Amino acid sequence: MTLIKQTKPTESELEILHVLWNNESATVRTVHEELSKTKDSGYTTTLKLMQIMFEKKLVTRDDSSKTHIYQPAVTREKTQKQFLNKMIDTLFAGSPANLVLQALGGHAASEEELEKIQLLINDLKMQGK
Amino acid sequence: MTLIKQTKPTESELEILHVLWNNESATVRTVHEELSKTKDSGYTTTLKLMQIMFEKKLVTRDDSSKTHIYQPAVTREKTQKQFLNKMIDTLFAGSPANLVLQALGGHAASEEELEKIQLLINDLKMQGK
DNA sequence: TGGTAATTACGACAAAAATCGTATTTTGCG
DNA sequence: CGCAAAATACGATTTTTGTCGTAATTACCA
Repeated sequence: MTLIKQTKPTESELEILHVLWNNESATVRTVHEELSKTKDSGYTTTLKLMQIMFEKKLVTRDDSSKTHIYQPAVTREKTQKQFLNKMIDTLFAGSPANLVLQALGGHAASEEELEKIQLLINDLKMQGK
Repeated sequence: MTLIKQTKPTESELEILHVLWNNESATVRTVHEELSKTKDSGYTTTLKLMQIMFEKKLVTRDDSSKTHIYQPAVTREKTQKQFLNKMIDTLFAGSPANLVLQALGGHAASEEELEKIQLLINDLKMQGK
């Protein structure tokens, strides 16, 4: 089995992936429109970035018609893991629980979400026995 | 009240801060020795990075003697928040609980740590009432 | 005191990431 | 068909980050 190390997306690439994940798939125009809400760079910049991402295999695209349609080629989950790992290493002294505490402490979470977490923790404690 | 936007440390800067946080303070030599365990770049590279970090006010230093002694100028907690916020935004669809679930799911946590989290969650649920 | 080992200062360069201008292509429609 | 609008392709440039060589400085001690 040969596994290919997934290249870590850059900051901007992450923003683009974010849009793609939320929409399943999208055109450059759609992505750019979305990004424009929070940053101001030109259309061709977004285009170029997405082309580079295609070369890096971070996205796939359907170019059968003039307007290409892009899809994420990496899952949100895989990417999340990738970044969490790095963060836990260099920022949370290797302790995932530290990260969790900080995340819960600093941000509001709904009742339901808290319950979900509790359930997971119970599961984990069971396994540990 | 004028607050100055703290610049976000780069990857390499984070590694250096990591060492400083773990040691309270450290010389360039110490930091470099530590980094050498996992990467191989020259001594002057580490030096230069730390000098730049000084200009950016990410670290302070005592240069009263020949060998400068560096200290972190940003706290681990602030920096953690900074990165968590960005991650939650672009990677976890705005849901901190998502991040928590992913973090707990993917990584082992000790029994005690799990309990700490449970306690925190109970607190949070209380506050929500 | 003078030499040397360790350190900092500084500038230049390389690599990676982001930005954009312009040319080319495609497609639909009058 | 032929033109205009919208999209892609592509190259060049800028900015940011990381790297290092070399010169200048400092402090110690033989």
